[in-house]
Amino acid sequence: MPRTGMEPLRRAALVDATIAEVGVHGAHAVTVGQIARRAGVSSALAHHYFGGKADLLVAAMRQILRDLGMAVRTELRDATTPEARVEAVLRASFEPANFRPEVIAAWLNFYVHAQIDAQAARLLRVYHRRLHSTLLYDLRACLGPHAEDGAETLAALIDGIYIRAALGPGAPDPTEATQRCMRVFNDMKERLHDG
Amino acid sequence: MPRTGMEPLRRAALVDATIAEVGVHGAHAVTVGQIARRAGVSSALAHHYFGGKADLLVAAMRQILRDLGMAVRTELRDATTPEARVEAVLRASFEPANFRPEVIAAWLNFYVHAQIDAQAARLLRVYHRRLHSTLLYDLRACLGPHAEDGAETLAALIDGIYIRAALGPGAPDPTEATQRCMRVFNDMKERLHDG
Amino acid sequence: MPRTGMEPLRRAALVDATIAEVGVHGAHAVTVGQIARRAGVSSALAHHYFGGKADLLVAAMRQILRDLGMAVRTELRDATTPEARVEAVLRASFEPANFRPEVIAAWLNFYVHAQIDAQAARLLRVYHRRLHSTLLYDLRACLGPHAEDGAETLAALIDGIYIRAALGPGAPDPTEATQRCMRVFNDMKERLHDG
Amino acid sequence: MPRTGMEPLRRAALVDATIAEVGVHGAHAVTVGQIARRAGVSSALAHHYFGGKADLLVAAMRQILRDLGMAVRTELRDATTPEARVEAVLRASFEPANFRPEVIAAWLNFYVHAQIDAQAARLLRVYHRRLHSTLLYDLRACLGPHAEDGAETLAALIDGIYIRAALGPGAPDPTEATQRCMRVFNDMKERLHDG
DNA sequence: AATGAATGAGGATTCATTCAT
DNA sequence: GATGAATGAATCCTCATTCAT
Repeated sequence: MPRTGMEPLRRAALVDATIAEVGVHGAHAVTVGQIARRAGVSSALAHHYFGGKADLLVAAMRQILRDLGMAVRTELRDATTPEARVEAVLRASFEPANFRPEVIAAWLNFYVHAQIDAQAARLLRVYHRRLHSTLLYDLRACLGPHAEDGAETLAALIDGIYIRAALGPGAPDPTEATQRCMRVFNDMKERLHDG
Repeated sequence: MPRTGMEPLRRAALVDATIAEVGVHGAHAVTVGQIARRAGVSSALAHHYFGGKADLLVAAMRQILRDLGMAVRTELRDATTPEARVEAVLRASFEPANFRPEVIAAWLNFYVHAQIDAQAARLLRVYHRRLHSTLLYDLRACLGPHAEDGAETLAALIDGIYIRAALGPGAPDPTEATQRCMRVFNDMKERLHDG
Repeated sequence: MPRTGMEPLRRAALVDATIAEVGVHGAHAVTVGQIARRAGVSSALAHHYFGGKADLLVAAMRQILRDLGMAVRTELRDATTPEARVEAVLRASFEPANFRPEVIAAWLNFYVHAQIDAQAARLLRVYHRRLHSTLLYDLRACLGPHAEDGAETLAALIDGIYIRAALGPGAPDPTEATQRCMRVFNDMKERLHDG
Repeated sequence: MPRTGMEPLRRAALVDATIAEVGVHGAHAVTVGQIARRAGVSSALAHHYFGGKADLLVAAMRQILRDLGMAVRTELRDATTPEARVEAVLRASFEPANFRPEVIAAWLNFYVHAQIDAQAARLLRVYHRRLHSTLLYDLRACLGPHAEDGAETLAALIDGIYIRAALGPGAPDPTEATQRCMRVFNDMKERLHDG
């Protein structure tokens, strides 16, 4: 059965399985055995490829963050105005592919995991910084002096919507989430022009 | 040493210790032994009084939610106008006593724990509903048709600020957190009056 | 609450509770707490009076054996012929007061307990010897050379009926049990006279 | 060291060890660690293969009952007349391989265990029924209307001899046990012919 | 490449027992 | 006389991890 060239497939399967199982059981409660079983391999193989449970978790987290980052880049491709770019970032954040219950649940778990695991914390910080600078760049053009506050507020709002989606029973609505953020964004712009 | 009437004291000490230790290690990673040690008792006593780890966690969560609820009620006491009441809720949410790193960390952990533990989930839902209806009542007077959206947005923003505070290294700033929410709230009011 | 002269009552209540709880849970599975609760006292008192769980078990066993012994003596009082005396012993063994499911269950448990506990083993041996000599005395008159074998056989049969009663769902029938033994006894007598 | 195909060997070793240790310490007092140590494996492996202590006990009990059943079938093979078949069953019951102190002790413990564990109770009931129907079939030919009573009596006598063997210090005598039962059986036949 | 076999370490939980009051 | 308070010790069980094949 062991054929050559299986490694990338196994790795991907294990990372996917990790995200799914972490979403269901939580980062700490999940066992390597559960993950491996879902991936259709032995738990020994998971160790063989990733070194240990912690590394598996980090790999899964990195995957989620990478998917999110790619969604942002993709959405940004066709956006020209600052306003459109901000909306692109928001749409990407709530893109159906990422804004699924299981991914959201995993994401929340990794947030918690980052409190303990240094590598996970680093990963998260990097992502936060990148999101922040992306938002800040465009918000400067729209909000001027309020840009910094606006970026923080929008980022917090995104996370807040995520965390609440993690608890709700059904699948969350990407469009509504985006619009909620856009409303806050538009209000900010108004504030600038009026005040 | 064993004197009568120790039970309430021990229970309180254990709940406090649970919050602190969960904040440090996470709900799942923490051991009853760690909690008991911090409370200055044996792990057997923790089981004796609470029945088990799960019950201990729920008791701690209930404590946090109760503290939060009491802070809200206290702040609301002197607030008369709807605007003041909304601000009171926000101030209460970020009150220094609750908005401490360890409590925030515990709170985030309970959020995750609620994905698995039904009782924890129930507790959280109750709190969400109460916060929602409190906000909604006052927002109706300020935002009219936008009240519902406003309540959801503010609640998500609060949670988002909490979760980000959970990751940040230092202690978060309660005043800044309140003001950030108030700015969003004021923007919403403007939207209503201008549009 | 503590009045003087309670000791004998408490002791009796604890012994009764022990028999009942051992019957339900087994000698090893039962906890001192369960016994004490049923007796309406604290587990600390059980230790105070009996020294420990093992002593409590022995006391309960001794009680059962004493009840059995008393039943034998009572039944023997009115028996004159050897045959009547043998029947008296059998009737006593299956006397409704002792041949109750809970007592039987406790008895079986003590049998097992005697494999480990030396004191319990001694108690049982004493009882066995006494029963044997009682039976033997009367059987000599009926069975002559077969008396020894007859005593062993009847004793084993009694135990066998007990153990099977311990498993059966409902309450066993004392009369039927006695008759079953009597039939074997009568057969033995026939064997002597015919052979 | 880990070679493939060890599972059946380990399982057998663990079951044997369980019988032996239960015989020494009792079903409830024995620890998985003791059993595993005797089997030469870690306690974790015992759990891995059997799931838990209860399952291990049931497996051991099933083994004893299976051995007993096989002995009966083997002895029955060469028996032609009803009398010979009855004696075959008795001989099988006291066959040296099964009528060893440790097995007897384990057997008695399982009897007690069956009072608590439903699965163990079922196992025992099945065995009882099988023994009963086997005996009944042959006794009908010998005892006619007394067959039912005879089967019950012999079964109880067997159990009684077992339980007394469990307490006695030395190894019991299989031949004597069989003959004791046979005498009772012969007496019954006499009763039928004479009465 | 992949796994079955095996275990050490650790955690929740239970319980007999002790002690001060 | 009686108990609430408290714990140490022990047990079951889980799981990440290792290793020979």
